[in-house]
Amino acid sequence: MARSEPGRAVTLTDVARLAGVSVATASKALNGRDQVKDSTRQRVVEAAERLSFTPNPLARGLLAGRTGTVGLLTSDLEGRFVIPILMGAEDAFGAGQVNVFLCDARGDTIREQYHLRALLSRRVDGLIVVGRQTDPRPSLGHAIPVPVVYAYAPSDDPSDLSITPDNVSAGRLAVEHLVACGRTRIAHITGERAYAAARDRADGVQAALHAAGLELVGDMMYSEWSERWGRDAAAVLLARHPEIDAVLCGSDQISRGALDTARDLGRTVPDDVAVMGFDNWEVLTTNARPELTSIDANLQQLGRTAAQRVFAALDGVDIGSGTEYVAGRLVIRGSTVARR
Amino acid sequence: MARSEPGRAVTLTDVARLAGVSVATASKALNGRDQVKDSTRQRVVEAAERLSFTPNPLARGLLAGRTGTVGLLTSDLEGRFVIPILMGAEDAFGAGQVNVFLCDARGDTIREQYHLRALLSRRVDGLIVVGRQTDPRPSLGHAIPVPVVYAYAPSDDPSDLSITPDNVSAGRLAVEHLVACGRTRIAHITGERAYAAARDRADGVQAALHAAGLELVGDMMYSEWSERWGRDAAAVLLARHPEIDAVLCGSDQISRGALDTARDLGRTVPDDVAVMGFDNWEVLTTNARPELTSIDANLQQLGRTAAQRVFAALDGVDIGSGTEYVAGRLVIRGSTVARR
DNA sequence: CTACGTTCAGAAAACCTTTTCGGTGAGTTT
DNA sequence: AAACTCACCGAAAAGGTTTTCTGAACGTAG
Repeated sequence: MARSEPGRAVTLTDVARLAGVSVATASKALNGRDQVKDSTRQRVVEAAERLSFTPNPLARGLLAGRTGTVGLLTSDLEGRFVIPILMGAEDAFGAGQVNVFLCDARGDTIREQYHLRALLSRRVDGLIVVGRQTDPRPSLGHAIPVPVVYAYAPSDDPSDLSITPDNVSAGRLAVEHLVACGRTRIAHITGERAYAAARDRADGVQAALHAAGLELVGDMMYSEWSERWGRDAAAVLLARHPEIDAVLCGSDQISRGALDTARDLGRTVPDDVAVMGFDNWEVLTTNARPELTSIDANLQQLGRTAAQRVFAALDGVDIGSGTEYVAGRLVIRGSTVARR
Repeated sequence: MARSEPGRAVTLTDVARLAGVSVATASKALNGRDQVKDSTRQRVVEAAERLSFTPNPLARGLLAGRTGTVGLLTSDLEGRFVIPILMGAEDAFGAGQVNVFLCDARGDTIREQYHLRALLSRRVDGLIVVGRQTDPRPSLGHAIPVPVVYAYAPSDDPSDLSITPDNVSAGRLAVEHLVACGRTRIAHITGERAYAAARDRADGVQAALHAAGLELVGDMMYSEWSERWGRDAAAVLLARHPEIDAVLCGSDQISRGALDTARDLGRTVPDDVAVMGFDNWEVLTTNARPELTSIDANLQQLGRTAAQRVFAALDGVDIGSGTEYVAGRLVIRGSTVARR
């Protein structure tokens, strides 16, 4: 780092000259090829270190056809989903052979096409497409010369590979937890019916209730993903069905609203009524009183898996197609289990 | 897009052949160089379009020494700051000549060094370093052969260029708003004293109070950036100083806590007491009851500026050094001004 | 008709690395 | 001593683009 003159980057030629060999030999020595005597290799390695040589990935990529880069194309305005997915991908790509181009399409198809072209012209080796809903999104098609994996939002084309949270099992998981806590009169408040996430979780809830021999208390309440709706719906529910002992909410935001209403009505959480949500959005869950139990979607895991699939496809493995589901994880906090 | 055989990308040679010229002429024609007859240029352009040719940026970069990429090195785990900054940077880099490598160091110096090396070996043209606090962070040093701009968290080396929110003026802005709303008995609850953001905002608050001929009610309350602290501090404050007519909070999280306490104590917001915060984190502000007035840090603007500075440096302009401040923006909602 | 200038096209070098293939020298076998 | 194998190294091509320089064709002026 000390001697980095901005003038010119140090090239393999410099290393070769210092080591007194040809560039061919230097290349082979540094890349662990055989056909190089050990003593020679040593000389080259030392020279490379003394000059702190790093190979130019452009030249390398030009030849190999591989650039060691992956495009992450997101429409997730807030970065709530894409950041954990990016972190998972970074983990999977591991020891830094791969870097990620992040492009934000901001939910705009034109911009998405535009970024797509830019990424392809940069010869990314693969593509991860992140949506902000779990509803299927339009496929980018099959004219793309690199492997594509859809993360969070699956593709509407079953011949693409998609990886998405398993919201049905998440719904089941939530109910099973409530039942395990001894709750039997469970209501469900969730977000927009237009969202697959809301419907899938509700399906899982119904299935688990049925399996436990229980019935949902009140109607399945769809409306919007907001605290306001959580407050209003909880007020209606608790007035109409005072026997309720658990309110399962479709998101942490809704949970926060339900918690507020419970407090306003003088119902204690969790003793009197339990509350839990989905997403495990920490700024909401850990700041609530009491702290909110939630189902974490394991997005980092999802990102890791997506990256692994891209990797596998690059190595020529057939990664198949269809939608792969990532299970959620129960995070228990004080809103369902009283603190000791 | 129709005819993209994965087999081999279309190269300038193909275009030249189709147009019946040499690669040199084709290159000149497509890049708007003179020394090409108009009719020839036309033929080449048509050929390029028919083959949907896109130049290989690796080859181009290999020669030019420019890659058209910028590294965004962040330690912002949640992406709360980096996403708007990324969006601003994308705006500034504009018509897609530039793409962004996003690397998440996760607050780990080792990982940061590691990513830094990777980015440099990829020959990024510039670097934007994003921190998660406004406190000065260690400089990356001057051995870096590309322009570096520090965003959000400034560098501790004044010879670097940093762009950071102007928290002092944000604090002033907040108090001026409260005073304009007729509030005169203002208290301030904020986060950890170790954070420059907390201290700077507090300084601005004091300055504006002084300018308005007012005194802070109660002590300057530093502790932590959480709703819990907001609740507890507000309870203490309102008990000790019931005359308070405005609680200015150091973050939206703290505001949420203060709102809750006000509600618990039966104080109405905003009629009886106004509450406002900083950051304008929408999931917190727009879901509160009433919705929270806040100071937005204009992070997207900050990202745009950072990108423009990198750009300018690339064009050989001296971008100077020191810290540049981006003003915040008042977002008025129902917690300070009663809804009509 | 010669000298010169202008306009445009192409050949070739350059960027940096990897890989193939040919070659050198030493050692081994017959 | 000749033929052969083996280990090792280097020359050169390849990858796609840009730029410089040379050169050809043509027109114009003397």
